[in-house]
Amino acid sequence: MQSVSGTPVKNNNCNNEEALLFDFIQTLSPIKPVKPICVTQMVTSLAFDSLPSVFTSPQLISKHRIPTGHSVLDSLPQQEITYENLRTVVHSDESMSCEEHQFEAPRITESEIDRLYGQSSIGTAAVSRHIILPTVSEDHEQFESPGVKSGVEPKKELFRWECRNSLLDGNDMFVFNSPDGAEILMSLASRSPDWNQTFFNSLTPRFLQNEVGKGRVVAQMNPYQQHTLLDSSSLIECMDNVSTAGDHPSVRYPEDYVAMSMEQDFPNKPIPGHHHGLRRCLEYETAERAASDFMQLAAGCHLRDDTSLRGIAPEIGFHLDAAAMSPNKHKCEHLSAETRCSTMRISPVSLELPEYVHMPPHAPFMSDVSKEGLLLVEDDSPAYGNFNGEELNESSLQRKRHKGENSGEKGACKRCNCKKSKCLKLYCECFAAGVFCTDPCTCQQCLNKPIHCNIVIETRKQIESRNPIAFAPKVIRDSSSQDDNEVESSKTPTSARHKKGCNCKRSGCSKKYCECYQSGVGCSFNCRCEGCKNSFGRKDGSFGSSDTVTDSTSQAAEEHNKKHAKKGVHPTYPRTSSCLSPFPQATFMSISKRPRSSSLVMPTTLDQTNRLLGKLYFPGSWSKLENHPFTKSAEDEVPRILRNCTNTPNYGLKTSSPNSKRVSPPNKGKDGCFVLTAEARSGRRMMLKSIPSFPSL
DNA sequence: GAGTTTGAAACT
DNA sequence: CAGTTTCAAACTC
Repeated sequence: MQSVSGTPVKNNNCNNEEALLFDFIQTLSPIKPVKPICVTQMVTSLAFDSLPSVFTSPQLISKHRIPTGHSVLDSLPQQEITYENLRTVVHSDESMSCEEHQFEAPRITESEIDRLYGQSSIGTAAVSRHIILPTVSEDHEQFESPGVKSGVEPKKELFRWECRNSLLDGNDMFVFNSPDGAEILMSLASRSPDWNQTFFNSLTPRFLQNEVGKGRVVAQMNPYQQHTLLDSSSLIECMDNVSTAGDHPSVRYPEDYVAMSMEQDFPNKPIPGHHHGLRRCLEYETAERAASDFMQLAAGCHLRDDTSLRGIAPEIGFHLDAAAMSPNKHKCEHLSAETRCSTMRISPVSLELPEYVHMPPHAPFMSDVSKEGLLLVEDDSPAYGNFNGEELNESSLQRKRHKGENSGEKGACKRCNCKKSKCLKLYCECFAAGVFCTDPCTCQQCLNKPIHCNIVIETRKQIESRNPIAFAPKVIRDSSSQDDNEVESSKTPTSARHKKGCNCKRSGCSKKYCECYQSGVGCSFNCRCEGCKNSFGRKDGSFGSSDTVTDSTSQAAEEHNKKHAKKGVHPTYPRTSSCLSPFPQATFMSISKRPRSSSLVMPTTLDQTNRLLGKLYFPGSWSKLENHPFTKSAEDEVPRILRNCTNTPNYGLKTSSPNSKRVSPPNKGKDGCFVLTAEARSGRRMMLKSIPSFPSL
């Protein structure tokens, strides 16, 4: 086995490592172990990637380069962590022995940690890092690290190693394999007041109060997916639901780490429909979608020091590579065999990005990316004139012409065209939908990008302070119109209506000026429209409510689809006449101060959501919608961030009301209402209101 | 593609 | 909370 530099790596310092690691733990954790604890790859698991390269990837430090006892800070800056280095290691034989992954576990002193924090740039914007902390086991006397006789399969260890080296995925995620990991991080946090307050203000209380001791903590945060904490049982359950939901290709990157975590912690727990360790994030519906994610991830990378890029770039590259190479973009299972060993592999040649995907040549991180052969950079690319504020050009205009082709896709960029709002107002469709603007957008002076995520966060907070439901789905389903039996029989379509109602004066609610019509729902008593002629249902009930079947609405839907078909827009409304209501809208809506939660276990279709919710939160009701002919459309109407919100099983769903008064426990009430909750960053409960029957908003 | 219309969002 | 302004999408030509 060769080390990164080709020098043989030996494993002969386990005891020393153990002592060092234990010392390290003692310096960090305020909780002293009752008995000496064994730490699984303690130091090597600390992947504080955004910190100076000291923490970037200690695994890459081979012993011959870092003499025992040598300062990490002194050594790592000279240790260039490049893609090639990573690949050298990762592309070793999959069946390599544990010893082959034995690396130096340099001692990290407390002063060095403090120094690191002092140097850290994470005080700006949102925290963006991915840390996997190790298991701290009191049950074993030996490390479970590679090279130690622990009975752990090499493959598993390799996977662990890979996980730790997948430093960033652009979602700010912390994965702790044990409560001790959370404790460690908390200890670190307590020692570093400079640590990003945005992050710890939200996570710290949860770590301390709710999650530590449960066994597993997963946290994630970014402007739109702020954080999620799940315990292991929830992870398993969610994964089961998601994985068995059928052929849903667009499992996105956040789930990747769920899958990895599953692999790590529950090696005997099969993930239905997937190979062990399959990185489900590799599955994208389209290259465009993957590219969109890539853009966001890459932009997020800009927040970090360029050290982190070395971790993220290969990861992203692999994602895109996978998407591009897959003969069947809906199924990338053929990748699974390689995945465990090839996380870092990229293939620039096969990288097939949509034409509009060009990285901004001025982006600081691009130089690194290009050095790694990851991305295709065109310095004079006219297609990226919009990245930094920027002017419309022919390319953007071309994109504008294609606006709508995928804008209706769930979670997809809406391809806005904002000129003055900086995409930080609800005028902006992207912002309102809870997605970052990406290259297809033709907006100007856009700030709705990951690189401005701190601004995005603050703006969203401001808007939500004015209107707690500002980012809630515009269309809500009338859950009161059905009970479990009705849903079960699927004979009664779900009714839906606009949450606020329209205020149309001239359009007669028959054009897309009308939000009700645009959403494919009839006007309701909430509407203040004049001369309503909404073909999906008039305010006066001419067509009845949208929970009755009429030919008129079906016809309207057909007409609507025809219109959009001409524009290359995916049909939004149902073609079937079996149901009048186009959208079985989400039964839930967010009124939380912080409604965004993670998509760690993100069902990307309503089908998945239904299964998940039906099982976890809405027993007997939601899941029965999964076969609804309009579920896909409905799903599209649910903002991504709110769909994500449905993925926070253990804590994310609580009873709330718009006026922030707790109204009921997190379950289904007698009136059939479901209530969701979110928790404020400050820890106080924020209210989410169930939707009993078109509540007055 | 430019200009107009429209109504939501934002502002006062 | 009502009136006004701003804004961007939808629409028309």
